[in-house]
Amino acid sequence: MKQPALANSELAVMDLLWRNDRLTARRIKEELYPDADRAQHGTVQRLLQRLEDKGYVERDRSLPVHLFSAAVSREAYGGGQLESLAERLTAGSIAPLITHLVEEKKLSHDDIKRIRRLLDEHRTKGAKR
Amino acid sequence: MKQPALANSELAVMDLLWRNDRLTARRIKEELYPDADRAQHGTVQRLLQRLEDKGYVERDRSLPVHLFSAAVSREAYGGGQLESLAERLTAGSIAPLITHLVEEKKLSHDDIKRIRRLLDEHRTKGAKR
DNA sequence: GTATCGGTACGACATTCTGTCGTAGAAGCC
DNA sequence: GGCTTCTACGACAGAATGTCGTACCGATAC
Repeated sequence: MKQPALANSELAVMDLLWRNDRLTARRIKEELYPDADRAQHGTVQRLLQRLEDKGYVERDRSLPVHLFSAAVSREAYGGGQLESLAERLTAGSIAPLITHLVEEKKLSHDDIKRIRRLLDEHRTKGAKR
Repeated sequence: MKQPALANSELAVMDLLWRNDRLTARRIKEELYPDADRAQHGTVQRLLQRLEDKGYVERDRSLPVHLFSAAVSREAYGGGQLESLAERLTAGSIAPLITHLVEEKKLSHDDIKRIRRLLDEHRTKGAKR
């Protein structure tokens, strides 16, 4: 089950849905196109529909004005994309990708600390082989 | 300086160049389209040219038959993509992406070990804050 | 020198993906 | 009923991808 990558405006919509639990299409339009002298409502509607088709968005149809929410969390999407990147590039292992970032000092000290703590927690909880 | 993402066939070409130091277009064609009853040479030529335009491939023109090599390493490309993913998704930090993979047990034990060792080396070498 | 062969350069095109509207139709409110 | 606000969706332009075909170029063979 492949999760297709999100295009720019799709990502903008998802970002809104990740930061707000549930939104109407109108609210999304207002956030995305604050200076909307023209329609643009159809655009948002279209984006939402396509995101729903791809399984990224859920739609509550119980009211005439639908409520939209993210069906995939930001972390799940990001993790999936990272996984897919590693799969296509480094036989599924992400260590080589991180290696480069560490060597190039592209990782913040804070980020490194977080990852280390993460792995430590993982160890104490007893990972399976 | 943004590195655009590579499309499928572009990635296939790059993969060859990453695994072999320098190749002629012909060799690439043979690897990529072993059952080439038709032309396809133009296709490969086109791909190489576009990759060169994007800065991913270098071309040695000193001989009439050009030699192609990767201008960006697999790790650099992957790291850049990972960076760009984190930038668009999690304010530039990659810890949240990895978190999810760890929790979902999507990371192999081996991969985790490699990352841990990587971070340890980094620490002993004295990272900058 | 001309024909030929293997190569490069590049215009062209079909396909797909993105972002955008426009419009038709349903549902509610006055 | 008439207005307003939605949803549903066909359509379309622009860009990116993958693919050819053809023009041209340098070397080699005769």
